Amino acid sequence: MSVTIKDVAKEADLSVATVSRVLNHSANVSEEAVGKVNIAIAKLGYSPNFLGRNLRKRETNVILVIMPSSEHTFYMKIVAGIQKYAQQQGYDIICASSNSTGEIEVRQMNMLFNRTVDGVILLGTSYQAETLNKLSQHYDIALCCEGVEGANVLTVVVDDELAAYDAVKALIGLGHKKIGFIGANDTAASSRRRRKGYLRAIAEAGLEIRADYMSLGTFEYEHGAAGLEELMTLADPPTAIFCVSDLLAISAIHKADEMGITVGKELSVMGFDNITMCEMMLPTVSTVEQPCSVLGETVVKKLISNFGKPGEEKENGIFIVPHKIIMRDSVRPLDK
Amino acid sequence: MSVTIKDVAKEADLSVATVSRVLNHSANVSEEAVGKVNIAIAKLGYSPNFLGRNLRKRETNVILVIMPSSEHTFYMKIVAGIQKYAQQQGYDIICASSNSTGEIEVRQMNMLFNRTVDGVILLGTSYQAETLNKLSQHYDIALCCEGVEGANVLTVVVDDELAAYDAVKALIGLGHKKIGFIGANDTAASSRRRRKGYLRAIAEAGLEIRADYMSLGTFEYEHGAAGLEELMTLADPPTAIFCVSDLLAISAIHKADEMGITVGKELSVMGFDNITMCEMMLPTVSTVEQPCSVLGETVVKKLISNFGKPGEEKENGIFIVPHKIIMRDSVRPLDK
DNA sequence: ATGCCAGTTGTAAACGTTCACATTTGTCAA
DNA sequence: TTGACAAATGTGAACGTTTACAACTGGCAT
Repeated sequence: MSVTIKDVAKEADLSVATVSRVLNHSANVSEEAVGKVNIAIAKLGYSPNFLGRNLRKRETNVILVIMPSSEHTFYMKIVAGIQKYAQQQGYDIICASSNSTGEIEVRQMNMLFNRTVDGVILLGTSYQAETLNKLSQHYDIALCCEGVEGANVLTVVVDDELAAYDAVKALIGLGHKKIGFIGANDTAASSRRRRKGYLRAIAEAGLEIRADYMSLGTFEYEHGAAGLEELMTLADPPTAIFCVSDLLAISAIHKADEMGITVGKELSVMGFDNITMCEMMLPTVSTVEQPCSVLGETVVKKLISNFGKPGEEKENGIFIVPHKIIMRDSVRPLDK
Repeated sequence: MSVTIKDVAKEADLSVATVSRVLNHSANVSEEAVGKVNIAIAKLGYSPNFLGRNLRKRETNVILVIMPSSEHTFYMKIVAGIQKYAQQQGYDIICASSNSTGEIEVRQMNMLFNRTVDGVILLGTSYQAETLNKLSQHYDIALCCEGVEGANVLTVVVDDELAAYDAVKALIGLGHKKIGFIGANDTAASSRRRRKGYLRAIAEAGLEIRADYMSLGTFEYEHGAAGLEELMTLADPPTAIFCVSDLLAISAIHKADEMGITVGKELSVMGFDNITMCEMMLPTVSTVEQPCSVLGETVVKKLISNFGKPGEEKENGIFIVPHKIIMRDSVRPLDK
């Protein structure tokens, strides 16, 4: 059917070994042979079969990216960063979304065991630290965006605690004294750490820490609206709200509008991630930028450099990339 | 390193052929053998190597999806639909974004020639009909969302002309008589057909067709704002605008806000696609829904069923899936 | 002449599967 | 006892590569 290296060899009147050498740019092959092979390749329209090659080389040049289903637009930006660098290095990306229960995640991980892929990047995971540690002994694994406490696995993240601290401090700097928090519950490591940063900023400014100013739920869109309603129906509602994701912030802004509260005037709302939608919203939403491209590039770069190294030489640390506060229309100074 | 079928055979005290038979659930294998093999597999933690299997079977169970870079959130919904069905059938998806020039597209198509993937789904392409026809003789290719005129290739799309016609007719039904159009130029087949539908609805209602009410540019976000400004600074501006994509509509809504025009009151704006963002915007945006999930499922289903069939038996037609008009806050009846 | 080296090429064995075919075993009828 | 047949299993050749190793060339010093 398809034209193989054998056909090229026959056409060029050389052995398959020589053709292979030309293909792989190995040394010790004559100019003449290179010429003949290239002509034959062009004539036959040959393109090497990856299955044969990879089977022999015991590698596939494919990296699997698994993203949690919840919110695609943010993860896609990271995947884009991964892809850009990976492509350059001759790797391809398979991306899959797991559902929240983690069953699909398990199914996908089979590709690692299969050797269908050389490594995996998890943009959030339902695996425990212990499991990850075990896996990483035999396979190349990396976490991105969402670390797992106690996992000794290559991890690339922003400093969630510090980022949240900076964001809340910025709100305080604008005069806000009553600042609410909408986030997921503490089982999500990133949300927990962001809440920690929120608390530190509040405490440091000498403001009152109020349990009723914190709405802990999930990362789901709906929780943003629910949280906002909860906070804004208090007797003494906040004047600014920090949300652990842009999606929650947008949902909250919607609910506020519905309640007749104008965000960017009567109420300030801040998000986290800097998804594309932030600039498209009315009002545009203030947020903490995660440098998606950098996150993606960094994690894939380090993962690739781990390939083939014996376990003890692999880089397994946590790498922090810088965040950035971005102020837009959804946040305004408090006018007395 | 990894445990192979040979190890399992040794452990189970059987030949590799029998193990393979158990793995593939073939007939003519004793209960006893099945048991022994399963125990051995569990004990060794074996998982069959896909490279070996696929090399032998001359198939990979992987489908490549190529999407134009421009607008991810819409395409991701389609990919999700594809993935859902493909997964069920034991296929995996590789997704790649091409840039607008098409050079990456060419690079990615190599995976077809390589036999790295069994087939390709193009969510928009820069290939000419002729090229596609040639390719489809040797490989399994499908188009989704964006057809190519004259290409005799499996295509799954909504009826763009009719969908646009329906949308504009809905605006007319609400009393609008001055309706603008923001779209890409006619080289994009879908935009061209949508403009045709727009024109038909206008003509059929006996309204005036005005060249200055049509802003033809690109699918890029920026063109929405530019188009809106163009239309709304006319001496006699439209009261409603139909955009060929939600992104253009959102961009237009932004610009309107900036110009002090309230969309959903003074001006009605309608989009196309029904991306998630439509419901998140303020105002929520009216649109024509493309049934992403159905589009994805349909195209991958038909593609898979083409696999292995001789050329003349392959399904190569155009399949239309139904669209739906969704009215939200960005559109209001014209008050006299 | 002989040996040795470097440069180039070919041969054949892997890589981990599947599958056509051959072989073994057991059952039952003649 | 033999033969025929079915069921279960094994053997070995593919699939398309890469690569260790062997083999063949000249050229050049001995």
